[in-house]
Amino acid sequence: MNKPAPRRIPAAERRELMLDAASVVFGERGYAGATTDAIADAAGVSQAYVVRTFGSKENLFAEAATRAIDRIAAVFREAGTRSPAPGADMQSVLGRAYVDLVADRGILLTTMHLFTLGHHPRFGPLARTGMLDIYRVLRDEVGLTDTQCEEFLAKGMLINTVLGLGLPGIVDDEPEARNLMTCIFEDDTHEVLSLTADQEPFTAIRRETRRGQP
Amino acid sequence: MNKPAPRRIPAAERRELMLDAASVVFGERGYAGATTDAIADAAGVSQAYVVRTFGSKENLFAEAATRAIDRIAAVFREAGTRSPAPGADMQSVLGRAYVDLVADRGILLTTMHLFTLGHHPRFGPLARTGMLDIYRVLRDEVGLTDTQCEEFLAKGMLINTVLGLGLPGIVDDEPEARNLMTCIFEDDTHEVLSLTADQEPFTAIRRETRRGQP
DNA sequence: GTCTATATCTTGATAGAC
DNA sequence: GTCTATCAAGATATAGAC
Repeated sequence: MNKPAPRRIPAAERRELMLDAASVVFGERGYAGATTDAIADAAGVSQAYVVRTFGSKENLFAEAATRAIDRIAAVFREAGTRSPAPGADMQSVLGRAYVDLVADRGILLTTMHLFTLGHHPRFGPLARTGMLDIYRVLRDEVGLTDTQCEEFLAKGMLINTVLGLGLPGIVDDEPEARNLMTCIFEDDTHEVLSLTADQEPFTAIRRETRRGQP
Repeated sequence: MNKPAPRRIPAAERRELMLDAASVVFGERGYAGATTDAIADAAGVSQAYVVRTFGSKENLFAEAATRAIDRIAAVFREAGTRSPAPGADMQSVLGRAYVDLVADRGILLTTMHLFTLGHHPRFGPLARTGMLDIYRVLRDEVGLTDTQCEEFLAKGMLINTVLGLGLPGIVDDEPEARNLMTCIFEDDTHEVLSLTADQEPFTAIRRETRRGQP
């Protein structure tokens, strides 16, 4: 009935927990919309401890966003080396990789939010180099042509967008939504829908005075 | 040195001015990141008057976002009817239309921010129906195939993203950025770059006590 | 290491003057 | 119609106990 099992967790691991929570919450609400309180809640620690650990909300977002970009770049890089045949059906190999990324929605959505922050003095540069990093991985390491890069990036942005929209959540009510999803994901539609099945229509906005049950 | 010319403007027109300002500011900072104060500043009115006019920041965003979606749908619809030959090069006709939309960046960026609000109780539904509306216009009124819709929407999301990133602002410093821009906009690159030339690296975050010069 | 206060600042919204 | 002044709530960050 009290603290839900205060088991001893090494600080490093708890730090990771907080980063994971940050990824989810920032992915849902964006940088400005997210609160350190909601992140703390999701990580099961106090709000003060989140801030204390990362120094500031700004630092926390920078770290979460950097991690997200790095993760995406790594997944593409690895997918690129996995298939021996360069060119040919490389697009679909990368497509698979992208679908896998959907499993951790936070990564994709945090990145998309980062990409909307071009105006920000600190995150703007981070966002631009992040996009260019991914572009370079696709072109120089995976070996896509410029046109292929553009098409792949475009599709990626559309996927991020429909995830942010929560389109998977309404396929049962809106036939058009299912239609569009199918058109985007084709054979992977079913898998993507099950990967995002946990997505509630929207996470209820918390309104407790602060911390825990009222 | 005082009020910068308090010329008499009809309230209806001033309301439009506020909506335009809202489009720009929401486009730059998103719903949560924008303040009614910044919008008021951009419109040249008092913060209280903005809230008074629209009832709440939430209402203001709903109206600005709805306007943006309607505008985009209208532009596509009109572009679709302009060219007599259906199919064929319809894609490039729409491409032109999209480039024209870039001229009013606020429309595109506010829409993109709307699309990140899937979790929001009020804006989530608005965002989803907005996307589906545009999809239906492309498919049912313009006559694109499902595949063409998907490609066009994807490219649109990529364009929105690079605009939000502020990629046009760094083409002179980062060759890769110019490369990517060229790859996306091809023949229209030059035009797009001049349309976005006014885009400062980022709008300085205002830090006055409140209102006007300190 | 991690939590419980709490100081401080930002910001949306309201009241009331002009 | 539009502004000035102000309130109340929310949120980040800090201090200090345990």
